[in-house]
Amino acid sequence: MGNADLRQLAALEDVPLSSLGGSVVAVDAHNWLYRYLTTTVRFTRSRAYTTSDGEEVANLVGVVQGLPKFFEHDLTPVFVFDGGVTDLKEAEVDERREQRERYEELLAEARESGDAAEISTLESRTQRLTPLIQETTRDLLRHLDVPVVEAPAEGEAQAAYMARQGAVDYVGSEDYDTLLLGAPYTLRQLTSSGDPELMDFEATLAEHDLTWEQLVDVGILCGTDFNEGVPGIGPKTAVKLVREHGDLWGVLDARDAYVEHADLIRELFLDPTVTDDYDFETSLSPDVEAARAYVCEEWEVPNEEVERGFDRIEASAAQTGLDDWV
DNA sequence: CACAGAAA
DNA sequence: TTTCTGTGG
Repeated sequence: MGNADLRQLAALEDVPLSSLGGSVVAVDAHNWLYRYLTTTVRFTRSRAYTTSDGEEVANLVGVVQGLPKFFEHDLTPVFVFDGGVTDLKEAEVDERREQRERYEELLAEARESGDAAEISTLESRTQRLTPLIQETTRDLLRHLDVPVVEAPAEGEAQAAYMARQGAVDYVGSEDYDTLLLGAPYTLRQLTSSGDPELMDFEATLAEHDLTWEQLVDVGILCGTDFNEGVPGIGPKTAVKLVREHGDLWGVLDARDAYVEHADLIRELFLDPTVTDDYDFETSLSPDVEAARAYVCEEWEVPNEEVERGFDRIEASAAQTGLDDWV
């Protein structure tokens, strides 16, 4: 069960970064940061990202390493941060917090017994976006003049909404949920090297002859962040069944199955809490010196960790100059 | 989440 | 051929 089941249904295509020049990408900040926090930190010494006060600010390194990719290809990122959580999500957050506490207990035990493998697995699972991480990320983005949007609820939903409104050209996220949220075009693998993968919403619907609602129903049958899938139903049979019975209810009746909160989950994807209260400029004037000072002096990150990234940002900023005709 | 191998 | 389960990143 899982969202990755949607991969089998999604209309995907590799696109060269060079073809994306001039476009605007709404990046799901949580998703993007999480990726850096679980890779950047793990393969290096976390000491390098810890201040003398013991605060972990690996996110700053992640931001500095991740942004050049956008700037060098004339892509404008808009970072969308999560707001409050939905009731349904809240239950999940609680569960995750409890689970995290269990992991942290295990982690403490592993450290005592010196089990290195166990320690690293558990560390990856206890990564989380602390308030400090969110705040310092916002501060750094402000120095670099990167637009930030505050979502009322889920950042992904807000990003997808802005894409549907035409305020941005793409949503940037690794998750397949954006498909269920109706994001017209999602760019995946913006964090890794190499060309991104483009996920096309309309093409996906057309390929399987489904409506948006039906695609959401397929997702629910396979399982989403909010529900376990129905046993025995994967992406293939879900599509077949939804087409056969029309919608989720038809399928559930026919299989005598039940999904908790199915109607609410549907709404979360089809009509999520979003806002029109966003506003951003797409021509950026980063203050790289201020950003360097913020990261290296204020947060004591060793210069060599971010020097290369800042140099790249500076170089691409100088090249593009100020596109004040936009 | 991706990928691989087992199970159905 | 599709779904499930485990593992590693």
